[in-house]
Amino acid sequence: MPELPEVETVRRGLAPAMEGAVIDLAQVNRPDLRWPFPEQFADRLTGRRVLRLGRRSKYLLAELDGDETLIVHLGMSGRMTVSGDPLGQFHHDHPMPEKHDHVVLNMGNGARITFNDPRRFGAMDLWPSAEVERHWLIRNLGPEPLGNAFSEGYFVERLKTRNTPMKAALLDQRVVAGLGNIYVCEVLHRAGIDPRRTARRVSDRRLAATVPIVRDVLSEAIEAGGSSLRDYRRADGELGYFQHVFRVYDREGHPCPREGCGGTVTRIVQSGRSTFWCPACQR
DNA sequence: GGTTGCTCCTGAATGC
DNA sequence: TGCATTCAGGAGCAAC
Repeated sequence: MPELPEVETVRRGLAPAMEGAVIDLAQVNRPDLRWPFPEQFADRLTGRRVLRLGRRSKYLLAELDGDETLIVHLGMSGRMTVSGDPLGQFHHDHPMPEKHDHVVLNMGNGARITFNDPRRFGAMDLWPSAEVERHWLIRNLGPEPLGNAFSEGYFVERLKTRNTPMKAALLDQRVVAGLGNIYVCEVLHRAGIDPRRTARRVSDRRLAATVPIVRDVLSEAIEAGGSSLRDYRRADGELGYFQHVFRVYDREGHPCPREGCGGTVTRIVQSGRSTFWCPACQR
């Protein structure tokens, strides 16, 4: 699942092929993803130059000339890959559209950017660049977890009265923007917090201690993505998700990785989603 | 207003 | 073997 580290990894992979390049031809192969594409979508993309490829939470933001920004969300199964030969580093070309290739951007530098999303939970929109922070998908997002606004003081104040399980609180994009199911499980394990515990029943001290853990988990995952990106040239043109080694996620029945714990990773379901955690060391 | 559950979708995994 | 059912999950939204 693309969470913040995966989106950042994709951004770093796409940036060299997109920034400064012109979209010679945009191919839009269906009317919608999760929501309809904007009016005249292909026409409004074609001919635009990508000034900068940024990111807000799990959203990619391709700032175009003409004062519009392409907003992209990968949803659950969305991928954005580079093919073609923009910088002389890719060995294979993939000229034929494959199943679920919904949007293809043919760049003037020879790169082809393909958005493929089997489940179509992804989204794209075009929005005035100066107004992106007010876009309906962006405006309610909480602070960036790797930014200064996500402070210990902010987090404690935000959660100390909330009567919701810690799992749900960390998944709430209004609290902190970018965590998904996988990294919430990893954060709570590292923090030693029972995912079922109500936020307001977690001490201020433990809430505060969670903030640097969020930063660490995400930073390490981005770092791991970067290392897998370096292998990309040998990896047959696939620019997608790195394989991160998770300590608890999807490891039901394995021994708890915490040194000396001796517990067993357990799966429960919270608000319809799997939570992996260790009942022995998460309290 | 806070919280919970429903919903979109397809492919992989499971069940009979 | 093959068909039908279940499940996974991001996040907006309706319904308590």
